Amino acid sequence: MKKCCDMKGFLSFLMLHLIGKQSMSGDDIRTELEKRKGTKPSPGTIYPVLKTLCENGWIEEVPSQGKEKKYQLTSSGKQELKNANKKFMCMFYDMK
Amino acid sequence: MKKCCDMKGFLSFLMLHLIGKQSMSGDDIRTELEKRKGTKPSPGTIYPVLKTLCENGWIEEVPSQGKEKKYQLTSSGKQELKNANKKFMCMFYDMK
DNA sequence: TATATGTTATCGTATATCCGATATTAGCAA
DNA sequence: TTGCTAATATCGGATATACGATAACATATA
Repeated sequence: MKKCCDMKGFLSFLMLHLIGKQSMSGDDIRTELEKRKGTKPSPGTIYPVLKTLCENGWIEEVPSQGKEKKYQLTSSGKQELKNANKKFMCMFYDMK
Repeated sequence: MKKCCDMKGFLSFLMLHLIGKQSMSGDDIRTELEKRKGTKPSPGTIYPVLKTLCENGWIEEVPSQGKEKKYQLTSSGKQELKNANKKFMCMFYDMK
């Protein structure tokens, strides 16, 4: 049976939100999402989204060493997240 | 540019939520969603979802007169909404 | 240097969402 | 009954999501 509220469509929003709280790598994000969703998203899910967020200019690499690439929000990304939060709230303000 | 947080994927969840608050017709739902999203979903968006929710046994027609069909949650639908709310909260608890 | 390990990246595909356009139906009025 | 209106229903198609599988890459260790 088709599921209800299966979180489809909010991945980029969530990822923007997570990166906004703290700079994160793709793997950090997978781990954090596992905590929230119960299932760990596959690499093929996360990395293309990271790429898109970069291309949109919403996140950028944190200059660093190590094999992990950490990302942080750009100022444009902060603005986008702000807008997205607003839309989210309008939509779901009475959810409990 | 691809949008972030465009509400895709949460339509059935939202519709279940709205019908849970008050019995509603397809058109009522379109009007309410317009308030929340800013844009009014097309009939081709709403009615197939209503049909699916019926087929899942989550909503049922309210016996009534008039050309509008009002729907209400079934007990199974109430349970499903409860589960969905729980998942929603796990996912978005720290959203602001 | 060579190997192992873990992170990142890409590709093709299946699925679901949602829309616009169009048809159908039900009730109302003349 | 006939026409009008509004709600409902259906269809095809465009788009996006997310996955599994696989490859590439960088770092650390032997």
